Amino acid sequence: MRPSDLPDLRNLELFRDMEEARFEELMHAAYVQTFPPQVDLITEGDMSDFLHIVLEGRVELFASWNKRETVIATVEPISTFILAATIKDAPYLMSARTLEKSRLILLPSSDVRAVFDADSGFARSVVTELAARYRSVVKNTKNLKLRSSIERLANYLLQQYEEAGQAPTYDLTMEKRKIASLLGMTPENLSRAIKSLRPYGVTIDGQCVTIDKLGDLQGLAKPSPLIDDLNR
Amino acid sequence: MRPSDLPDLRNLELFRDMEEARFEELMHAAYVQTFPPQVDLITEGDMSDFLHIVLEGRVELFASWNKRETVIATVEPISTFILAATIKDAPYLMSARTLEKSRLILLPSSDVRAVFDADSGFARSVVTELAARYRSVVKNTKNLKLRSSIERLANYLLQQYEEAGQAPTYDLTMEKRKIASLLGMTPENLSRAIKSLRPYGVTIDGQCVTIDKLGDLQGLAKPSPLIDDLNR
DNA sequence: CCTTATAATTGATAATTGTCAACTGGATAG
DNA sequence: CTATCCAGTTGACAATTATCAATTATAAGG
Repeated sequence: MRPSDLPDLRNLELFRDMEEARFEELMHAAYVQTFPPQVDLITEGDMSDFLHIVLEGRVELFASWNKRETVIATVEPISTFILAATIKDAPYLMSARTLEKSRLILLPSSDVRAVFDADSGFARSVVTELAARYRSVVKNTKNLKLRSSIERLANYLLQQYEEAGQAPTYDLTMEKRKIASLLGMTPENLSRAIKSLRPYGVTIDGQCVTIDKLGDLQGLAKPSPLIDDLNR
Repeated sequence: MRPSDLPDLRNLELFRDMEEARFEELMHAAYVQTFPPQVDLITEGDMSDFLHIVLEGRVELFASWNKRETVIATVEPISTFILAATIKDAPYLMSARTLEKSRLILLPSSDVRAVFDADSGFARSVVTELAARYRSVVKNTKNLKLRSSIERLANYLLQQYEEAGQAPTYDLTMEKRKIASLLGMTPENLSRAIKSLRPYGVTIDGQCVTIDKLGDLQGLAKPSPLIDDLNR
C-alpha cells in the first residue's frame, strides 16, 4: 500500500471514528492490488473472504440467474463494497468485476469482524454505512416497482445532471448497455426511451446529454427524495 | 406492557446480547399499543420517531409514488421494522399499516440510538439485523430484475410451500391482491399467471394451494439460495 | 489508413404486462 | 333471505417491453 493512500482511507466515513491503533492493525492485514479492466473480483455465491475498498478505477456489481445478468450498481473511489456479506460471514449475493484498471484494498473479513467487536467507533460507522446502503436498495426497489422504464430513465438523467453540477450539458459516465441493465431494461428499449424523451427537451448524442427543458423533464420524472436522493 | 411480553422480547435476536440494565432502560421508555386493522402506523417521508416492534398481528410495509402504491413486505411477530431509519435518524422510506388487529411496541428512536452507543452487544445485534435486512432487499432486487412475473410467482409458491412444512397443500397467508403487489404485478396478471402454472401441477382454489408436480414447478422456478432463501 | 470488433440504433415482430369493463361468487349486514 | 360489497376472475384490448435481425456508428489494433 502506498503511504499516501492512508489519509484518504482514514478519512473514509467507515474508518474515521476508529481508534488509531485499530486502524493500523486493520491496515497491516490489508492487501493492496491493482487489477486490469474486466477482471472478475468476486463471484456470487462464494464465501466472503475480504472486505473490498476501491481506491482507484471503477467496479461493477452484478448478479446472475438462469443465464440472465443484471447490473446492480457501480462502485467508485473511495468506497467499500460487500460489507454486509463480510459482517454476516455469508456468501456474496453479487459478483464484481473491474470496469477499468482499478486499485483495491482487500481487508480480510475475519479481521474486519474482529475489529468490529473491539472498536465501538468502528461498529457505529459500520451500522451507519449499512443503514445507508439498506436505504439505497429500498429506494431502488421503489424505483423499479413504481415507475415505468421511461420514468426511470428520466430520473436517472436528472440524477446525473445533479451530479454534473446542474450543467445543461454533461457526459454519461457509463456505457448505455450498462445503464440499460442498471435501469432494468434492454439496450434497445433504452435507445427508444431516449428518443421518446425528445419532446421533453432531452437530446443524447453519443455520451453527451443535453437537457433543454428542465421543468418539462422534471414534470415527467417527478423525482422524489424518498426514491432518488441516493444519500440521506 | 404486559410483563409476559418481556421474555419474548428479550429473546429477540436484537435484544438478546444486551446488558440487562440497558434492556430495562429501553423497555422503560417503551410504549405498547394495540391498533385495529387498517390503521396507518407510519407514513413515508415522516421522521423516524420510534422503532416499531410487532408483538401480535400483522403489519404491511408499502411505498407510494405518483398515486401508485406497492407492497414491499409484511412484518409478522415478533420482529422490528424501520430499523434503518431509526439508526440514521432519517425519514421513513416506507409507510406501514396494520393488516389485522395488532399489538406493537414503540421504542423512541433517540433511546434506541443512545443505547446503541452505550451497549456494544446491542450494537453488534443491530448490525447483524441490518446486514440481514440489506441482504434480503438485495435478493428482492434480483428477483424483480432477473425473473418474469410467472417465475416470481412460482418461486413465491415454493417459498410458501417450504414455510408450510412442505405440505402438498397449504393456504396462502395473504390476499391475492397483496401477493400481486408484493410480486410487482397487477391482480389480473396474477390471476392469469396462476392459470399458466396449471401445467406445472399447481392448483389454487381460493386460498388453498396444491402442488402436484413439485419437480416440474421447481424446474420452472429454479429457486436459488442467493435469491429465495430469505434468511442466510 | 484500413480492418475488425463491439456498441448503438432501427425496424419488424412477438411476448409480457397493464387497463378497463363486466361478471362471478363468497361474505356480511340488515 | 336479500341486498350489498368487494376480492377475484375473465375477456377484450392497449401499452410496454423484449427479441431477433439488420444496419450504422464508434473505437481499438495493426
